[in-house]
Amino acid sequence: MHQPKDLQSAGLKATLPRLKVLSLFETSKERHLSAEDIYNILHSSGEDVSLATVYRVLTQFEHAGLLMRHHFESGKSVFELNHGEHHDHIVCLQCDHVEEFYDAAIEARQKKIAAEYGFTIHEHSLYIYADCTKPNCPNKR
Amino acid sequence: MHQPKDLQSAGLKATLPRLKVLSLFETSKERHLSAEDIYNILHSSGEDVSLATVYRVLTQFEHAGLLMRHHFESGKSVFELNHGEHHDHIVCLQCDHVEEFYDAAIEARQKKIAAEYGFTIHEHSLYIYADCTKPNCPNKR
DNA sequence: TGTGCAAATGATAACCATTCTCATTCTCAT
DNA sequence: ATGAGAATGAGAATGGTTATCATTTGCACA
Ligand SMILES: [Mn+2]
Ligand SMILES: [Mn+2]
Ligand SMILES: [Zn+2]
Ligand SMILES: [Zn+2]
Repeated sequence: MHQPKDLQSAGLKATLPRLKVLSLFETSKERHLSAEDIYNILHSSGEDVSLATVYRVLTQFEHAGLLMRHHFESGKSVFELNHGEHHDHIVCLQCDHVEEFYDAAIEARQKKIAAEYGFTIHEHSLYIYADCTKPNCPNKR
Repeated sequence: MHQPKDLQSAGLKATLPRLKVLSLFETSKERHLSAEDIYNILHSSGEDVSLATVYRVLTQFEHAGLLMRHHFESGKSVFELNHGEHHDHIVCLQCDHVEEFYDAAIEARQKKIAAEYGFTIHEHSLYIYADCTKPNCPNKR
């Protein structure tokens, strides 16, 4: 699964909880996970990690650049592996299905707008909230 | 200041707390206010409204279409008068200064992207987090 | 390969924004 | 003016997250 190297090169000791959380992100079919998601998934497979540690590890991984944090409207932070390429999200309001996209035109316009207003961009968040068309989505129609 | 008509046409009784909150939005120089902001401003001018009522009224105004709610990274909801025209925001990470913008190209791209992925857009949120160049901003340079 | 100590963890209390509860007060149609 | 129902205030409760601190663990070094 993991090389302790992954963590040590990030300046983090290779502890069991950290290995488990990182492994979960690498094997889960859902890219975007909340602290509670992770806590529940680990516990349901007998891998007990305290909720406090899950929160701590997520924040550490975020600072180390291993994970990215997102603030969807759900109110809870959602994390995903940082693969180094920025992207934005379309979130289904009915089933929480998330699609990722990158649009060079939107990125360029943002840079231009910030410059016009005299701002230096740190980051941005663009979330499109919508209804998806997945067959199993509760958008009953 | 206000006509009770404003509220009644929105299906809301013209109560004192509601009149005060609406008046505050119309007279404040800062368009974007949190529940705590409103609570503090009202109290510092001797207009006591309970915090629970501030929260209730803000949510009612949002549902009535009088206010719009935003989720900045601060973690707390921020509200502004709904003037009917959608816009997005640039938020200074140092001084919380907010600029509003509307970009037709960005809006058009979002519609197109959502359609490509088979989503029907409900709404979207675009926040650019940046450093501003206000003279009083703690961007010491 | 064992030891020591700093760092990490677990359990739980605390925190903060927000919502709920319910007894009291207010609004407004009559 | 009155009364029924809606709104308010005070504070308890909630949900997500962080802080505290005693105990356990990783790992550099002997
Ligand atoms: Mn993503
Ligand atoms: Mn605005
Ligand atoms: Zn869906
Ligand atoms: Zn600033």
